[in-house]
This record gives sequence, structure tokens and C-alpha cells, in this order.
Amino acid sequence: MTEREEGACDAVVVHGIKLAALQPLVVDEERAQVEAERFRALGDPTRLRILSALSLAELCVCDLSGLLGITQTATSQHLKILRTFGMVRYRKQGRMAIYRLTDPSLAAPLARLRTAPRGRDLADERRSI
Amino acid sequence: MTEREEGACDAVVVHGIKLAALQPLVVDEERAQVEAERFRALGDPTRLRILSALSLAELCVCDLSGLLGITQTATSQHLKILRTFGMVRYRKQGRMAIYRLTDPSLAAPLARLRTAPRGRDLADERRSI
DNA sequence: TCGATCCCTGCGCACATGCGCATATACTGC
DNA sequence: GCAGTATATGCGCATGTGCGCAGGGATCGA
Repeated sequence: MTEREEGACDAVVVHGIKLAALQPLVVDEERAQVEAERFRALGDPTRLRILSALSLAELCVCDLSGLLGITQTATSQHLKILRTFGMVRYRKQGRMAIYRLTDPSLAAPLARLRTAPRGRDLADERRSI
Repeated sequence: MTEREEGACDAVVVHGIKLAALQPLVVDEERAQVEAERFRALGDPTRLRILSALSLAELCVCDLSGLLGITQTATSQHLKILRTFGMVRYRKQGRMAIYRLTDPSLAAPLARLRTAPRGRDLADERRSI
């Protein structure tokens, strides 16, 4: 993987553990890729606001774009991404698409997003990956 | 915010709630921006692997780059981002910079990253934002 | 003091992302 | 069928991101 000599910076052993022994314990690239994509799906303010809105009620695309003050196109494209990662689902009702959160239990943490007192810094969001 | 007529797609009222009443309940743009940036910081596979490695032991930049098979430059730049969001800290020891997780309690969820059985889909990562 | 090591940063390039525009599709009511 | 509404999608542009390269500062050993 790397040609770095095992003795560079003279730290082959850390806390009594050989560095080489750590290698297999680190999340592998493929897995990291998958997880990172999921985080990135949440890494857009508009998408967070869409999820926030859907935590309040089922909404059609038109309602969402009106509520958030963004174009229908942008709304639809963000919803496609959220769909891809299974974060929202929708049902067709006539010509409308009614969207909802896949997991309703997300409503609570999303609600807390509005008022959360900047908790223990970054501690939380990864609590239970 | 938007000039959409309040009656577009004939859904002024959803579940007995006026759409307009939902507006103040949605996460505001500024807050969403801040939260989204934090998620984006986690939205890179290399950064997730850095956090994963640091969940195993304190490591210097050199060790990290060797362990993950990436250049020292890339390592340093990712660490800067993680520092910006308070996810890691470091102390200087001679000419080395020894990095560690800001919150050691993240080690557990990071360890689970390696083997987690693709849980209830996306439910978890936002459990306690 | 001098070279080597460890780390950081400015710059530039390749690539990804968000979004607007135009357009396509699907459904509704006349 | 036809016009109007609700949504989805291809394309192009402006901007953001990851990373290599080059170079600079700090520390250590000789």
C-alpha cells in the first residue's frame, strides 16, 4: 500500500502495539467510501431542511419547494439524492408525489436540530453509525 | 421567501395544519448550513479512515499517512479540516504532531463501522444530532 | 551550523456538486 | 383531444473539493 519504511519517524510501536498490527483494524477503503457517501448526502443545507420539513408532515414536491423557497427543480433533484440513499420514500397520488421520511424516528433528532445547544461538539452525530 | 401562491397544488392544509404554520418549524437556513458542513466533514472516505485509525491509537501524521497509504500532504490537509470542526486535537512532541480523537467515546461507533451489518438503513447516523 | 526529518500551506489542476433552463412525462379536467 | 398542473431529467455553468507539487518553518542529531 505504501513504501514508507516501517521505521519512519521512529514509531513502529505505539502504546505497545506494532503499527502494522493496526492496519487491518482500520476501516477499509471500500467501506469508508460507502459510509462517506451517506454522510455527504446529509452534507447539504437544503437537504437537511427538506428532511426537517418532512419530519413535520408528509409533503408533495410543490409544498416543499414553496415551504423552503427553492425551485421545483432543485427540490426534485435533492429528493432524488435522498431517495438514492433511502432516506425518503414517496407515493404517487394523482399527479402529485407525496414524500415522507423513511424512518419516522428521525423526526425527533431533526426537531432538535432547530434548537440544539451546540452539544458536546461533534460527539453525537456518530454515536451509532 | 417565495412567491408561490399559497394554494398551488391545492394543498394549503396538510394533516389539518396550515402549510404556512410549518414554515417557522423548519430548520432555518443558517443553522442548516452549519450542520451540513459538519456532515460534509465526515463525508470523505479518507477522513473517515483517519478517524478510524485515531480511534485505535494516538498517531503522528507520518504514521497516519503510512497506515492509510496516502501522502503526508493529503493527510495533513484532511487533519486540518477535522481540526476545524473540532473532531481531532493534537499535541506537539518534538517535531512530531500527535493526533487523537477529541471525543474518545467516538472510538466505539467507529469500530463498529468496520463490521456493522448495514443496520436500519439511514436511521442511525442522525440519532442524536 | 548544517543537513535531515516532520509537518504545514499556497497554488494549480482534475473532478464533483448544486442549480437554473429547457424539455419530457404523467395525470386531470374540460 | 387539448390545455394546464405536478414532477422528473439532460445539459451547461459557476463553484467547491481532493490532491499533487513546490516550498517554508520548526526541531533534532552530528
